[in-house]
Amino acid sequence: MQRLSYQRQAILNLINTSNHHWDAEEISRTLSDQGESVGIATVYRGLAALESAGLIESIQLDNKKRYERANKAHHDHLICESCGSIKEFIHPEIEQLQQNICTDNQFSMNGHQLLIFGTCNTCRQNKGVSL
Amino acid sequence: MQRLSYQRQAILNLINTSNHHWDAEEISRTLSDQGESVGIATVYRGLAALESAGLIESIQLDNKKRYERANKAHHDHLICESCGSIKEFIHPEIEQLQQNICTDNQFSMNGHQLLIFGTCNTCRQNKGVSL
DNA sequence: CCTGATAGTGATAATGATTATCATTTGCAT
DNA sequence: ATGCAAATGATAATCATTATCACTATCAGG
Ligand SMILES: [Mn+2]
Ligand SMILES: [Mn+2]
Ligand SMILES: [Zn+2]
Ligand SMILES: [Zn+2]
Repeated sequence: MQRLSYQRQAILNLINTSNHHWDAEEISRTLSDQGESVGIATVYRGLAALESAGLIESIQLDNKKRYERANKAHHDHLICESCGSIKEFIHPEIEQLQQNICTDNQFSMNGHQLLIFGTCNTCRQNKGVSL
Repeated sequence: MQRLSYQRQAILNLINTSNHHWDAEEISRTLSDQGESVGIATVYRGLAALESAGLIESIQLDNKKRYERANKAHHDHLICESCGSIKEFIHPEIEQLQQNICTDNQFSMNGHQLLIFGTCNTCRQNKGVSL
């Protein structure tokens, strides 16, 4: 990425001023609503460029990629299959155990992704189901 | 799934007699090579049916779903980004810590997926790079 | 200030994985 | 044998993403 164009700045601002995990289409639509419409192909290219520059991060969720701010500590995700909400958690012990697994398997880690699927507290209460 | 049709049986046999993580197209092509060709739509439907019956399991890898035998203990995956090989590991302590996270967050887990990306030993040696 | 060179844009076509449609076939139950 | 729902397979459609290509913006020299 040689230039942080107006469009890419808009994408970055949107992501950086939220705690949302955005997909490309959401970003396109939101920018459009804000009157600063950016072509969908430009959104995809911008997201890829911003990610490889380390300015944003992504998770692969189901069959679509979602982007979030990079300026927070590494974390993993709890995903509610009922409402789609995403909650973050940090667990240094698990991170360390993952390193151990890689050592044991002579595997050099580049990254990892831990997704926990289930039902969030709010959704469970709405259905009147106990833990 | 009311009937385990000839086609679904063929898919299930293929998966159950291997340790491979299959995608739909691989299954279609392999069955075709074995002379028991099954339509690609039927492969997709069969995989979904077999999975919801608990006879096979899947992981979402990048943008495609891969299926494997269900008759082995729960495990997670090390994925080599260089050669695409998938190695399995079992780590009860991590499993337990995940449960703890869910309890802490009042989240009821339905499942999880831990993918570790990196470079396997073979690929690293081929490049002459040390750990 | 011009002038290239080139990165970036946006409309749109193309791709790849998956799902939907629909006419036809299969497997049972009456 | 008849009826009927489930399953199949060819194919169209969908959805996310990438490729193409003509055009625009930016910037370094001259
Ligand atoms: Mn996050
Ligand atoms: Mn496996
Ligand atoms: Zn929820
Ligand atoms: Zn490898």
